[in-house]
Formats: sequence, C-alpha cells, structure tokens
Amino acid sequence: MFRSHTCGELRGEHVGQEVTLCGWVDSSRDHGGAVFIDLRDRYGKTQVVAGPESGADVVEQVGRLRGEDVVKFVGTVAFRPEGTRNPKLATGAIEVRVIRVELLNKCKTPPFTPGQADLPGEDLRLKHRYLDLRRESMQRTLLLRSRIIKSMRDYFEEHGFIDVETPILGRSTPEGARDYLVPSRIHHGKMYALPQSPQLYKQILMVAGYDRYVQVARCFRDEDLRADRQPEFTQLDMEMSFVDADDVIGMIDGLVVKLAKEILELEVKLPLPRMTYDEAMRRFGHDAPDLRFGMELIDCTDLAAEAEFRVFRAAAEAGQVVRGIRAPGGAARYSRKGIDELTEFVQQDFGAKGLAWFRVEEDGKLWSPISKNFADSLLARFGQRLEAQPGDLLLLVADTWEVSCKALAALRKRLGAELKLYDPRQMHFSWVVEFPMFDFDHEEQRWVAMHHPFTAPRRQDLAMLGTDPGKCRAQAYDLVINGSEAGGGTVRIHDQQIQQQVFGLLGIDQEAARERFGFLLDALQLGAPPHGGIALGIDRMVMLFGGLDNIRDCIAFPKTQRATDMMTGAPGTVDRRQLDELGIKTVGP
RNA sequence: GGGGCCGUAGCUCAAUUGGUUAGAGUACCGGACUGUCGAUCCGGUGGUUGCGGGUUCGAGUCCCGUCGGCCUCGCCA
Repeated sequence: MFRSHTCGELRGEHVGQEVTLCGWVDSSRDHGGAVFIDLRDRYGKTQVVAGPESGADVVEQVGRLRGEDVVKFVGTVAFRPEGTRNPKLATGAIEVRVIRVELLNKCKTPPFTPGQADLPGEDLRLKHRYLDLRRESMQRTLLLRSRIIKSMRDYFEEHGFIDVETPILGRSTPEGARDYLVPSRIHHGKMYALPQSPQLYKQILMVAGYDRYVQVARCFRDEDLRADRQPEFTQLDMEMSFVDADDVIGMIDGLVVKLAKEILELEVKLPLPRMTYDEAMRRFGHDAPDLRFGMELIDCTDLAAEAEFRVFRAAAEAGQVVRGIRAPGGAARYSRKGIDELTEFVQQDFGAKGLAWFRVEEDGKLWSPISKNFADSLLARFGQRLEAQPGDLLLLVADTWEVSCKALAALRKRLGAELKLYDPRQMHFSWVVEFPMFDFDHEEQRWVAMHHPFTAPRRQDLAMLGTDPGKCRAQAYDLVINGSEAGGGTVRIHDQQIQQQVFGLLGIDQEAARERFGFLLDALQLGAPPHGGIALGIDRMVMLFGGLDNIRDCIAFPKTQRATDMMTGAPGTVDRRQLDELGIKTVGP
C-alpha cells in the first residue's frame, strides 16, 4: 500500500501522526515560501502544505506541481492555525505538513479539470470520461448506483431468489425492438441477437422449477436514443412461479420501501397507490402519470357540442373529444407569445390541430380571442367544469382521443414543471395496472401486443379474446416513479391453448411461432407453472433517485445519441480478414 | 426518417445592423510573494470562428451543404 489514509479521512484526532497520502492535485496556491495543495481522491480532499520546515527543496518540488498530477505525500497531520480552518472541507480542520513528496505521474495539461466551475461540453466529457468520472457528482452517482444494486440484490436474496445468468448471445425474436445482431463465424449468414431482455430465458427457468429468479441483466435495443434511453441498459429482472399480479406487485412494493428507506431515508406507505391504465389515460392522458401534482384532464366534449365555435362543435359531432387542463396562475406566466409557443409545441410534436385557451379574469369570467363564439352562460359552464380560478389559464384540445391524450399529457408535464406545481425533490411511487392486451396498428391493419406476445389476459377477459380483443385487459403492471416508467411486468401465459389464440390474433401462424420460439412452446407443454415477473430499469431508477435528468450521467461509459462511444470510437471498422471469416461483405457507406 | 438548439483560444463564454488588427475569465508559460483555500500582483504564449461552398466591396455574423453534440416526434416497454 502506497498510502496510510485516504484524502477524506483525516481529522483532528490524527494530529501529530505521520501519514502518507496519494491522490490527484486538485488545486494549488503558491505563495513562494509556502505552497498549498488540495490533494483529491474519491474519498475527499485534504490540504497539504509545504513550508519552511519542509525544506527549500520540497517547497520547490511542490511548487512545480500542476492540476491532475498524481502525487504521494509523506507528512505530519497538524491543526491549521486559528482562523484558517476551512468549513467547506470535511478535512478542513487539519492539514498535512509535507516531509517528502513523490511525483508518481506527471499529468499533461488536461482538456478540463474535475474541479472547474463551468462544466465542459458533454462531448468533451465523454471523450475524456476518465477525467469526467473524477468529478464529485459523477462519483456520487456511481456510488448511488452501486448502493441501489446492492440493496436490490440483498432484498431478493432475503426473499429466497436465486441469481441466474442468461445468455448474451441469443436468438432474434420478432416483435418488440430492433435487435443488435452478432454474425456467426461458424454459420455464415446466421446471426445471434443480443437480448432485449432475458424474457424468454426467465420463463424457461420457471418451467425448470427455479421458482424465484433474479438477475441484474444487461439489455440491448437498437432504437433511437433519448435523454432517458441508452442502446444498452441494465434491468433488475425477476420472475416468480405460482403467483398472480398482486404477488409480484407486493414483492416490489417491499423493495420500494427498502430502497426509499436505505437510499433516500424516506418512509413510504404501503400499498403503493394503483390506477388502471384506462383511468390513467382518462385523468392524465398518459400511462405513467406524474402524480406529484394534479392538473388533471377534464372532458368538455358535451359542452363543446353546444358551442358556436366550429372547431369545438365539429370535433364533438365527429365523435372526437374536447378536453382541457387548468394551469393555476398560468395567465400571468404565459403571454400571447408564450401561448403561441405552447400551441406550436402541441402541433409540431403531437399532431394537435390547435390549442384553444382562455384566461380567467379577476371577476371569474373567461376571456379569449375565441370567446365571442361562446354564449356567456356556456363560458361560465366551461369555467365551472374546469374549476377555473382568477389568474388561471385554461387550455383545451379538440381532437381524437389519442391526440388529446398525447398533447394534453405533454402540456401537463411541461406546465407542471414551468409553473413549479411540485417540489422536484419529492418522490412519488405508484402502479399502473390492467394494460390493454393489444394495440391496433392502423398502418399494418393488425393487432400488435402492447407488452409482448406471452402476456396473460385477465381471467375475466378471456372470453373477449375471441370477440373483442381491443377491450381485453392484460395482467400487466408498470411501476411509475415521478411520471417515469421505472419498470414493467406481466403474468405470463402458461397455457398452450391461450398462447395459440394470442399468436393467432397477432397474425403469427403456427409455423412461424414454431420457427421462432418453438422451444418456449415446447416448454409450456412440459410442466410450466403459472408465473409472472417484472423488470426494473436500473439506470432510470438511479436517475430518479439521484434527481438527474440524463441517463448518461448514471452510466460510467454511456453512448452518445447516435450510439457511439466517444472515448473508444465504437463502433469502429474491422479488418477485411475479420469480415471474410464471418462471410460478410459490406455495401456502404 | 422529421422538427429544433448549439459549434469562436486547452476550457467556459463575448463580439452592436454584415464593417478596423476576433476579446474576457480561466488554464498554460515566466516573474514576485510564508497562511491560502475561486489566493493575489506583474508580464507572456495561445485563433483555419467545426469543415466545404456561396452571396457581398467586406462574413464569426447571411444562404446552401456537410460533420459532430444535445433536445424532441416517429421508433422503443
């Protein structure tokens, strides 16, 4: 060991001891006769001083040190002189008076330093990730991540789960996300696929009798990225046998309580609130609503039908909906220009035809450029319906159900943040349950699985599989934290007949089903217990628990939005030879 | 695939309506200084304004293309 202590360790009790510290030069202050160095490692910072008692040689050597040099100091711990203690530093009561210094590795002038006030551009941070990871906030986040994963593993261990690793090289399955493919050298033209999730394997493990399985699993999806999406990400994946949805939810409820307590020192009351998918869409327009504030969507279609205003009446008569939200205090916050921006927002991003708005005046009356198209009494009823208060801004969308959901949910999210309707540090955990089994794909004119093709319908909805698949609800559940989907799971079909029926609805014929996942169908017929599980997005949970707004900050070595690694340059070209071995010819770019 | 924002010194940013030799802070280099902790003071180095083309008497600024980063719709559970 080079060092006797870390840079975050020394206190008054160590005064008088000779210690050895190693670390990086965080900053230096050279006074000629005395040089101060803040030495940093991941545990903290300690001030090191070279003064006259250190000797002129040492003072000179220490004076030559620059930011990010790697140094070893031998010295004596001493109280700082009265009045020079630094309350901003945990080690601020003491300093280390240098006896010897050894430069372990000189650092070139770095492109940026971990301590600098202005955060450098993200491209630069990603290119020199080793420098970025030296920053305190990155170290805090990676530590948080480590603690969350440790808590999760402990929890499942305590509950009798067994950790089983599943393959990374697997087989491409249809449906779901685009696969990352790995060409086979031995079988030219054939490909492995990296797992989108260990879904199929964990079902197989249930059939095999490992009735409580858990894994911290890396997953891959070759889709476009977002602030909260990476091409490779980590799930806490689990599955249980002889359970229904309530059992899985209950198990995760317990985990949430434990995490909240251990990580956030927060008492969470059980059971976590649950809401059906239909209710979530009706009240919030979204399947993962942020329940830290209200501002619910209010249906006004019946009132709209009575209006002179053609946009409203036409929508109502065409079977569309007119729904709105009330932005408390929004009249002052949003000028005409601001409202124009909101309008453009819902039009460009969510395909809304427009955004109708009313300001609530001092006397409670609604004013808008379009208000002349409404009878006074009708305006009053709109006001009542939306529970308008003076100073509010009312925003309404007349459109299809889907567009009204998307546009208003996005508005609600944006306005909630801009109007500061909640404390961003507050945490809210809830469940959304009973998702539809199927979504109708209008382009392809067919039903697609909302979750995946192995999701079990609710028992009471079984009959509707044949008659009205759109109304059929699944035994599916999402864990929602602060308006983000933190995880989702389902009870799976363990009955071969129902599975065939679902495949049929999805347009997967028997032959195709056999070809793609015959192994699972076989397994389901060879003693499959009823089973269900869930997968939690660990990166996202770190993001939420850490109050971060960017998933890259939760991952040590993340990819850019275009799925490249700026540090290594991946993806990169390979030798002609390597391609030849794989039997691959490239056509571009 | 679509929409938007951004790219100026190593870094963070500025540069009036298109107008003189592109500036500041910091970092770096040299000098001074024994109690600093964003040290201070003096001096200095540092620029293909991402790249390519165009408009113009004149482009960091306007236009087109391209590369890169970010946000977002589609996509994705």
